[in-house]
Amino acid sequence: MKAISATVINRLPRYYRYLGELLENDVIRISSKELSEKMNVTASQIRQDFNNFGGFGQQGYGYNVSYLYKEIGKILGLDNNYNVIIIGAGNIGQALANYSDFERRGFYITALFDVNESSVGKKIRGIEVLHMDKLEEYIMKNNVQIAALTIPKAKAPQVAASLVSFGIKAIWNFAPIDLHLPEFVTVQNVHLAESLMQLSYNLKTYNEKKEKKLK
Amino acid sequence: MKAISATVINRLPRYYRYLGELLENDVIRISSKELSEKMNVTASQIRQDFNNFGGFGQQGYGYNVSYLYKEIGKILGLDNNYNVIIIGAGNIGQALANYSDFERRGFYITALFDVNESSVGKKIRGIEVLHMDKLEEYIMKNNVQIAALTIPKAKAPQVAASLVSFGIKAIWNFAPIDLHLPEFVTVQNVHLAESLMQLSYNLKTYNEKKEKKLK
DNA sequence: TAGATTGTTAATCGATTAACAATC
DNA sequence: TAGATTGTTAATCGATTAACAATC
Repeated sequence: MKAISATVINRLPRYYRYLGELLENDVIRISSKELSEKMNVTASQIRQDFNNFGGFGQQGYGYNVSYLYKEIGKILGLDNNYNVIIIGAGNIGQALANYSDFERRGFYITALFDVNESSVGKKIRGIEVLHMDKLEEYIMKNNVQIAALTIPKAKAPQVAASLVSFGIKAIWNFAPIDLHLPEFVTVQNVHLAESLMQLSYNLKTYNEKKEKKLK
Repeated sequence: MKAISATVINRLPRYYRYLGELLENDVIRISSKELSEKMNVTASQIRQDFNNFGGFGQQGYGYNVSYLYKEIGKILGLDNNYNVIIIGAGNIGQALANYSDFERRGFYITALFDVNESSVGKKIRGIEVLHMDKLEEYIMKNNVQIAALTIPKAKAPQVAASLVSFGIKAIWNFAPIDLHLPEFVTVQNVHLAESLMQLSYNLKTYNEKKEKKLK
């Protein structure tokens, strides 16, 4: 099986979200055309995307919403449960810990870690903040594969390397830096400042367009 | 001037970040080749990207780091200051309010809004939480163009529509839903759950590859 | 069977990379 | 001037869209 391109993968969670909503509204079946109108993409793209993984539909009928939803869930690995730890019990770390919705998708946040003595021992939504000293032992004992990294960028490379050496396989990186890790480690970046800059560009570009028209 | 493609814009903040780091390290000039090695992209792409906005370099010399940094900043609109409000003083809203780094880029968070009486009146890093009743008046009086939306998805569409009617031009949307707003409104989504699913896919795909090898 | 809609091939479009003339 | 490196054109690659035969 040849690798699926990242552009396709990036679209899957959005399909999953729309299908979940259809399911909540008791929609049984949907055609690529109907879905394309809801999602504002082409029907052709939808069919191409799904056919990367084999056909999920039926000619003349369309797609069974419940079946398609589950299949995409499987592709994304949402039929598994994962233990997730959060490195850095600062604002973002705590916000993530408080967000209980991830559990619905199989991501269980089981602990936070921090070097700051004053936050160690605290509990966030029942999840304990442990000292970084305990990191290695905890990862080993609890079969943790995923770590969210919410620490300042200066410390991120070194801590990321430690995580990998302790057995972490995927890092959800919130630090504004590119991590250089072995190729078998998955890194998913969330760069909020960069997202805000993109917003800024679009805002500025629209404002300029408007000014031109006024002249 | 023809519109610049979104793929190019999405790369600009990353260039900006690398150039900022070079600047901190007192690097005066850099060639597309050197930068390409640092950033792990092709030199050709770097030159193509920059030339969308006119030439910033000089044959035989390369690019002046400080000049290029400032120019990209201008393109991204970082030479302006913006007032930003946060709608929803929950975990993510508070985390954003606490993140003082946005100010360095010209984004000043000046207020949070919430319907929850118990959080109204609180201060986060000195920034007051106001009641949603005050929203319209506040936006009008304080020339607010950008709002971060950190409320549950059920309320997001209606609140977003209000924001636009009060004069907001750009929404930084953290709610897991697609907002349907007039085309002159910029929407920048941060869908954390979808980011985590992409991570999950990559983790799963690597694990499967490994299993195959073992057999 | 007739109608609908997929799965899939072919055509188009856009983005990336390569190549090199221009020029500092 | 010689060497370096950009700016830019041309070639390639990949992603999207269109079209339609297969089939439920």
